[in-house]
Amino acid sequence: MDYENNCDNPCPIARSLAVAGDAWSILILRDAHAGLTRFDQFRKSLNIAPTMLTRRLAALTEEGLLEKRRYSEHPPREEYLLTAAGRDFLPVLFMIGAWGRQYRGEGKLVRFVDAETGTDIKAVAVDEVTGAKIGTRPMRIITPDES
Amino acid sequence: MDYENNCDNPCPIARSLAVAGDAWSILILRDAHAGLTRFDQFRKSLNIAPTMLTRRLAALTEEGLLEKRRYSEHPPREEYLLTAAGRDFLPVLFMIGAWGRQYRGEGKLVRFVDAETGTDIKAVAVDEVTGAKIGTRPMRIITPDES
DNA sequence: AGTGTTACTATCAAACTGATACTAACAATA
DNA sequence: TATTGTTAGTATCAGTTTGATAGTAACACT
Repeated sequence: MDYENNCDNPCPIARSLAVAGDAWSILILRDAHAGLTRFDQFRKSLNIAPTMLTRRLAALTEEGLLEKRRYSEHPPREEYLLTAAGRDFLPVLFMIGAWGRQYRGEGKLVRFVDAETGTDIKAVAVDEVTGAKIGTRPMRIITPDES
Repeated sequence: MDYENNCDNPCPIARSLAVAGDAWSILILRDAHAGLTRFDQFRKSLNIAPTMLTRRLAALTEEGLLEKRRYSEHPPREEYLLTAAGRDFLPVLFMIGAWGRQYRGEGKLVRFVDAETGTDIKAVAVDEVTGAKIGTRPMRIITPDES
């Protein structure tokens, strides 16, 4: 898709997609949030070819969403941990999941519950300023001027 | 990626990705939310090859996020409009954008402002039940049992 | 008749994906 | 000591997808 030029694309959505705009990357981040850290855990969970997994983990590491940490010297072994940027991807995952639950929710689904209250987490996006749900108020897009 | 089997994947995130898990689809939805409806508008905005655009628009239409409407009989011409499912994808777009603004926000960026208050929209994901921001409280993942 | 517009389709090389087999560096067991 | 197992990959390569370019269909306009 030619992601190189997206680093100076003025759209923040396009910039994010340049970093994690493919399904495997998003599923890896999902699994990382679920607690997986190791190559083989991801491979088995995702049923992904090892070549693909290597490439995606390397890309996410390079982009700063994961970091590689050696957890054993003998034999040398690495694991992948979420960075702050990776952890802050969680709201994206939740909104993607909320859409899927609403529009592709037939049959059995994984649920996410609040550990304390035990209630299902119902993720909604709101504007922190007005408090209104995203999409319920008219908005305007402001494009930065050239140069 | 073998999306066929994702329709019965119990993870709502995986199900969404089966529908719109690639960068082009997400950018098309972004542009549709910005008001674009026609083939050539998308093509010019995205700088996408017409073959790709045809395929993506057909897929999004088939999945029910866009609908094709004839806007001229002579000559026969179609446009693509967001459905309710497509409109409800907006929170996903905003959270993706919020991440990009936070972690890839150098230089000039497009801004989204509330049309009435004129303030920048700052999208955050919260749990509608507890009101807490997603990621600030411990959660538990509940996998449905087999069979 | 010639030019322009819109929404595509046809073709095909290049890039990417993914299945499979294999390797490195050990630990554990027989 | 030899064999088997574990973890984290790499090597290879066929098959699929992508994307650049050119062309088409159905008109309107001049």
